Amino acid sequence: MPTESNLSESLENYLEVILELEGTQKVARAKNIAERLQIQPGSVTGALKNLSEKGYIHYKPYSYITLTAKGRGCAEEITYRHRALNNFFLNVLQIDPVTAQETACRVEHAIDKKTIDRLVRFIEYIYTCPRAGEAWIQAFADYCAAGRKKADCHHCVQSISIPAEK
Amino acid sequence: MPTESNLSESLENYLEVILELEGTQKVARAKNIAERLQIQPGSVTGALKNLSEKGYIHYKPYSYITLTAKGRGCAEEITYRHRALNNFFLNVLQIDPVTAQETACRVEHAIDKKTIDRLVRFIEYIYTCPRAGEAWIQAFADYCAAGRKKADCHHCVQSISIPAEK
DNA sequence: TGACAAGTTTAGGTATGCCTAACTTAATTA
DNA sequence: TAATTAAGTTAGGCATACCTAAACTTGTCA
Repeated sequence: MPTESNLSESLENYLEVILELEGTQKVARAKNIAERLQIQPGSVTGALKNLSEKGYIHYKPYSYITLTAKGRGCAEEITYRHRALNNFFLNVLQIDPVTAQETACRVEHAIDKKTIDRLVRFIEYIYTCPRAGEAWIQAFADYCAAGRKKADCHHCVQSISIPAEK
Repeated sequence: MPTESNLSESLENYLEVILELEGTQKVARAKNIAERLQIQPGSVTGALKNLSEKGYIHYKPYSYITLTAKGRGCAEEITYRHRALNNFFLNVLQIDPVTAQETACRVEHAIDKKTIDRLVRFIEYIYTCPRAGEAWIQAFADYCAAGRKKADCHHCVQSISIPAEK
């Protein structure tokens, strides 16, 4: 319902964690999934059966878990959304790392690919456009910190440098 | 669990709709709430009892529904989040109006006040800073539209005008 | 090889949040 | 005022998603 995968927020989280575990531990095990999601091991089995029936994972009782091609694609999609959001919260809005992560984790299930792609483009644009860039983001931080202190806009605009064409 | 209200996403939506109905129809009625949330009238009663027990609404069976002070505050908070997100999706990212609304409606339950306030500040900053502004947002649209056509950055930077001090 | 420990599954329970269908209340109209 | 009708409630059901506790596999080590 929320986005393009037909998966619930909960099942999307399982896929995301399984992909991560495949990366860090070689294989995903129920115990690790439970730890990562902060739920009890007994709750994992049902979800795994569900994901298996839907064709997202290879699942055999008492064995380790791996993603199918379909599951991998979906998990990468979710991870992509997560990273884009985290990047935006952390580096553009300059939210603290913990909140940025937690918020990305919740929002990633509520936002479709089209919108995420636009957000990615927007971040890219900020870092590419001479009128914006890191200095401009830093100025945003100052703007947030300073209550109403007026900025020296003339000087700021003068300082813009345009990179040579490549 | 998701944000500062202790309400589920579902209950937050009820409050938001009740506030809206109080504005447009003077009072909120179960039927209108059901229509607005696209659920069956029978599903509404339980939620209203729940909100009433938690002190968010005044509720008497077979009568209209009004927000308590607490409920109103909470509903306004949610509406504020919704509007900020819609504004960002629509006017900054330039997502189509329908998607912008729908996405705001889902994301509003997943994002805390601190982060929303930062987003509001950011939008404000974009419209205030001479280096950004509407022209800059328009240039973002062009950047998205044009695959890789290179922009005339020199001309663009030259065109920045700094409003007179007030 | 057999027993143990760790990990996994099963079974039964809770809470949320929706559904439908039958029933009750309130308001309107004849 | 009685009958009709619209609105609202109740009751029972279903799906998701978590919990706990008990039972079951599996691999390892004495």
